[in-house]
Amino acid sequence: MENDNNNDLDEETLFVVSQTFKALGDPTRIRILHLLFQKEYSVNGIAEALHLRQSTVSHQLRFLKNLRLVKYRREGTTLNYSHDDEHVMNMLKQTIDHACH
Amino acid sequence: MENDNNNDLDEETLFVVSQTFKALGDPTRIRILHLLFQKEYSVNGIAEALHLRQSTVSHQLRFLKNLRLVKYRREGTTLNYSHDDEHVMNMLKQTIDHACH
DNA sequence: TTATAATATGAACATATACTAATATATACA
DNA sequence: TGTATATATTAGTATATGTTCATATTATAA
Repeated sequence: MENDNNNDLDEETLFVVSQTFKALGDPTRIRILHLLFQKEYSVNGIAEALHLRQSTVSHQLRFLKNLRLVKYRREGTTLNYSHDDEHVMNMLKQTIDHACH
Repeated sequence: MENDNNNDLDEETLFVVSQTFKALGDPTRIRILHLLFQKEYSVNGIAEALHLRQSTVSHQLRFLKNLRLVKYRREGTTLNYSHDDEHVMNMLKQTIDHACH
């Protein structure tokens, strides 16, 4: 990739960056990631904690998983999700603090 | 507002945070903000530099202006836009660097 | 005032997005 | 094997979003 001091953003960088921010641009995904600040949660655990449908949570987790913002650990039939990108989680934390200061 | 150590995000914080990230979740707006890293630009200046329609730029600038991510300085009939949120610009810069490491 | 340049706005359109219900898949265990 | 539990997937729908064209607005200068 390399962007160096080139003033133009290449297509790939533009895509990755916009996708990353898009992931944080939805209230449901923010709530999920915010929950994962503390500890890992199962899919149903997230659904119950946030009053969301299992299907909704699963869809959003797939989205976040594709961007490698979350990972999971299997325990029987249960999948325990946790965050997997410190940079993004820090940005989220900062922005939340910034918003409710 | 205040979010303190309450584990739940209140509606308003959730809205502000998601709107902020949503602003950075579109390639066109990223390109515009990236251009404004360097110096102020007129609406037509942005349109020419990025090969976008004047109308498109104006719409996106209104979006960014509503979130106070940009401001403008009038010079005759020309409006010179510049960035207006250090926190957001730093996040963008970091994420771009992060993406094209 | 009229003409010109720069920007903003409104409506229409196509696409993207998020949620839901229903169903499929996968794992564990009797 | 069959059953129960947890999660994933598919298809449908409603809404949100981004771009464009055409037009309106605003400020300047003649």
